[in-house]
Amino acid sequence: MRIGELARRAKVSTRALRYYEEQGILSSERTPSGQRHYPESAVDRVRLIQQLYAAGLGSRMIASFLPCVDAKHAEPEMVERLRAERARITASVAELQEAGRRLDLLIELAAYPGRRRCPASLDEQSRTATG
Amino acid sequence: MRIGELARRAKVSTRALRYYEEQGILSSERTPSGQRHYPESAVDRVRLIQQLYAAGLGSRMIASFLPCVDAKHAEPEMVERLRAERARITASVAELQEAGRRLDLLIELAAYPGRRRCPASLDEQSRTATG
DNA sequence: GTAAAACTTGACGTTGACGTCAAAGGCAAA
DNA sequence: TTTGCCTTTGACGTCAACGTCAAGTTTTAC
Repeated sequence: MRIGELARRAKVSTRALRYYEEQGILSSERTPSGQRHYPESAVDRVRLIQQLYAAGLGSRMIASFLPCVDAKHAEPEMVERLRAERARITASVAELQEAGRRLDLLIELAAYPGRRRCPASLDEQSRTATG
Repeated sequence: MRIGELARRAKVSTRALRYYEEQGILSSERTPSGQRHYPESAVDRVRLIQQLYAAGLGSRMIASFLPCVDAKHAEPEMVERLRAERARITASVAELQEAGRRLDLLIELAAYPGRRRCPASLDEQSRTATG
């Protein structure tokens, strides 16, 4: 398929697809006239790329990981980097969840100002005593 | 306390603190000579700000939320915005977790190429049948 | 009293993942 | 063949949360 169809199906812009190619994380065949052609698998590949971006990985990191995805193999050093990124994601999930709890608390207080049962302030950490 | 101490205690740069003030999300008293002075509570406030940044909120959004944190009250419209952000965070946690699972799978395959028991490819969504 | 450390404002630089033209060429339908 | 959409490369623009440098002032330490 050509770039426009891939863009629609993967729900990204054509600009993004060209950018991915520029960054070495998405390849394409070229017709004699120079137009890009992609296989069906490119749709899933682009979705994977988007997911990794959403997980906070940069282009370089993704570029270094994708070959392992295809080879289903990696050197120990690479495995370590994978684990490190995995840990980063875990930490970042925890941060997000805590921010979520804080927002929940705020919503509860803000929406139902009369019913406040929880004595904890939003400015204080309810589970740690060390200011 | 002055800006340097707050920066150390909240683990951000002084530049960041001045930036927050510029964005209207952190206030300070000024000594006659113009130096900023912060109360103890500023440490927690900065941590809250950082958490909201980490949760993907921008300065404007944070600026609009903080007054509610202090007032412990918000107009219905604001409560809706809070809920919307909360939903965004929930979605983003789910995304992160899925990326995490994909990385786990990749690590498993890459680190122990002999033991592959799982037939699912990393390019395919194991829980959805619609390619 | 003096030197070092901390502080001030101002302003330009950085980074990443694209957006947005612009000018030109490619391709299927009528 | 013409119409009209699709695609190409190139290059500048954007936005946010700061980093960094400059040049001057204030506070602290000795």
